Amino acid sequence: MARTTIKDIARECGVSLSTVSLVLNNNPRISESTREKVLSSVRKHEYQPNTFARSLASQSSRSLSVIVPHLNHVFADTYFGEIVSGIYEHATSLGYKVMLEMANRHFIQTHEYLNLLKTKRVDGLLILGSSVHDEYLKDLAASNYPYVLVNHYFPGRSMNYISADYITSARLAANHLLDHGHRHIGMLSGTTTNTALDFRDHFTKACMEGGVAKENLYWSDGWFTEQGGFEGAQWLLDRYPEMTAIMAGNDKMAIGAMRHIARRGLKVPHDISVIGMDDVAAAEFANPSLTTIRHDLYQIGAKSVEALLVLFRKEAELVQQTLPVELVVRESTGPVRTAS
Amino acid sequence: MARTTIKDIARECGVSLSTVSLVLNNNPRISESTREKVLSSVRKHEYQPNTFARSLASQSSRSLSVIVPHLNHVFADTYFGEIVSGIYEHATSLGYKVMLEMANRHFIQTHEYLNLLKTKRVDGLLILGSSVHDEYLKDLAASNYPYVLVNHYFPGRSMNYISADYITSARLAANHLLDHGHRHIGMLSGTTTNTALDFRDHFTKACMEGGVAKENLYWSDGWFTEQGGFEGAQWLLDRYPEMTAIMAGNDKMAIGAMRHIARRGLKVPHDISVIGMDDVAAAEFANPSLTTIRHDLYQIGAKSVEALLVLFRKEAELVQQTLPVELVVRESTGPVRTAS
DNA sequence: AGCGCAAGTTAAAACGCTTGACCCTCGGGG
DNA sequence: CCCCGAGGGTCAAGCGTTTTAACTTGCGCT
Repeated sequence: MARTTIKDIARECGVSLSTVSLVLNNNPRISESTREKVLSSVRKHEYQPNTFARSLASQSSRSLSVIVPHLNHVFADTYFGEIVSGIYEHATSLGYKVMLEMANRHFIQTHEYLNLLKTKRVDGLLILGSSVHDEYLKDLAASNYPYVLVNHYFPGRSMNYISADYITSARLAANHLLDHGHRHIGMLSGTTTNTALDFRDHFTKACMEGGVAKENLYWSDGWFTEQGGFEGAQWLLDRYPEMTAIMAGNDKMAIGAMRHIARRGLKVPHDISVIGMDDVAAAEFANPSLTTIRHDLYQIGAKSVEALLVLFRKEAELVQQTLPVELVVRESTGPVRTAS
Repeated sequence: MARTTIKDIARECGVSLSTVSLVLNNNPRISESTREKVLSSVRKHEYQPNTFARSLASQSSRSLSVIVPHLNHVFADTYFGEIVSGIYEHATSLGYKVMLEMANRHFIQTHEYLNLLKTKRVDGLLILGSSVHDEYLKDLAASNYPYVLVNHYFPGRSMNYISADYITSARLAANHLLDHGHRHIGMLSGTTTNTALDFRDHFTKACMEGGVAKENLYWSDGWFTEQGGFEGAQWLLDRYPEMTAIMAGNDKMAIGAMRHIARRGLKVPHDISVIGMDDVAAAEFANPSLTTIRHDLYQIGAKSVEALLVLFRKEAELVQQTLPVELVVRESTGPVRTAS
């Protein structure tokens, strides 16, 4: 039952503890012959160093924390799921462990996010789904510990981030709808993230440049969920029957909106065009399949890990990167309906 | 920069290290006055014990590992996501940390799953998405370490598990379709899990008891994904045009199947009824909304944590539990089409 | 006065590893 | 022939806790 420790290996090989440890850490001071002897004994016993002892002694854990927002069933959200997948797969391939944390009140009030770093329990933080109200992020920015905001940012503050290009997204979406002749457009989104706010501003701007009157742009605030999209679409359609297109802040909202439109007995895209954002797997299999702006969330996750490594290695003080996006045209958008 | 340790607290309070440690672990041997003194100092310094040191010394980590299968983008799968959410939220509310592991080749070949337990890096394992081919599970069953199979089982082997009731699910689904007059039914599922196999057997049995000829039951094997459902539906419809209903092994397959049916120019449920399983959020927002067998995945996750605790406390040798299911009727199923 | 005992506290040995300082041995240069 | 330095190893002091056995008191008995 007693686990084999570094001591057992040392005894078997007739060397000291230190030697074994040095071999395990690829220290070049050990001769090739000793190294081989130790390694073969390690293999023979399937020896695995004790992580706790290692971390305690070395004051570093070779692991990182993913901070997800405090939402119910948050791991069931494909948006976060895609990003976490990208993070997890990339980080583990680089030998980093991934820990999960949820940014609930306790986590924030006890400064757990700083404690994780101070106690060296993790080497860095990857923060998902932060909102404009997350004041605690200021402490992080000031702290000099490695962290990256994932698919979010704060204009004007110098914080590390990796994000999709929401500004180009806005232009692509707007132009696509304009090209189809839409001049009465609803927007369905939240106001809790800077990305959504940036998106709205640039979408509005692009629409107006394309000849849409400001009063023909309709806005509905809501949760980034199917339910939020459903209710938002209802609200907009009740008020603005002249509306011919809906731009949703993400694919889930778009799918919720389409559901409501179907319920109402209207057809997408014949009566109303719908465009989403992200291009999660569900977009392709929606009925009708969803036109959307593709954000490579998996890639965003992977790049965030990369950014963290840059910070670990002190190759940069600040990492800010915007990733390209792409319009994916499917069935849910089409020419504006003939005036009825 | 130097973190405050137990030593600092001890010095400040004029007591020994042991006393502080005992206070922190709620040992009743310490007097109320000393306890208060220590605790107030702890609060003052926002002292947090070092997890590594604690785990190393106590040989227990108050944490558990979730093992997910080695699939691409696995965290973006709402099936796993729901379960992980249930696990995470329940475990953290009980003071347990949750670690993520992926059952890839390295993980299995190096016996990492056993090492995690041997080195006490985690106290128990929660295994998701295991398949009939996962031979390594035998080692676990033999090992006497705490683990629970989540929503899977091996008939005949005495392994711990928590699972939805796939047998009742099968009867509910079959009877629902039979009630609507369906007598030519396709099944879309995988063959890699015992739950799916059990489901198939009992679905078949129920259908035959309901008067469906065996040769009018069609089977298509495939991945548990939208794409798998899409292709499976195509395969079935190409071969069996007389088919009027499709039972899918999960909601994602059902949604993929509906997508294919729409592509083919057919209507759900007018031409083909479709029923899914799980009742993930997407089921309600599909077009048409999906009739399905509800498995409370979140609850399954939470119960699995509960089961692990029972094993920790040695209150039972073996934990096997089957959770109730429910038919949720929505729009995707209806009476059989009139013969054409 | 002496004893036993309970309650409260502490000393010290782990836990398994890392790491900087130190030590030995040899070969070569002065 | 001695000294020096490089290469290869080892020593031992941590890292920050837990935990067991042992040590004080003070008190009530006899």
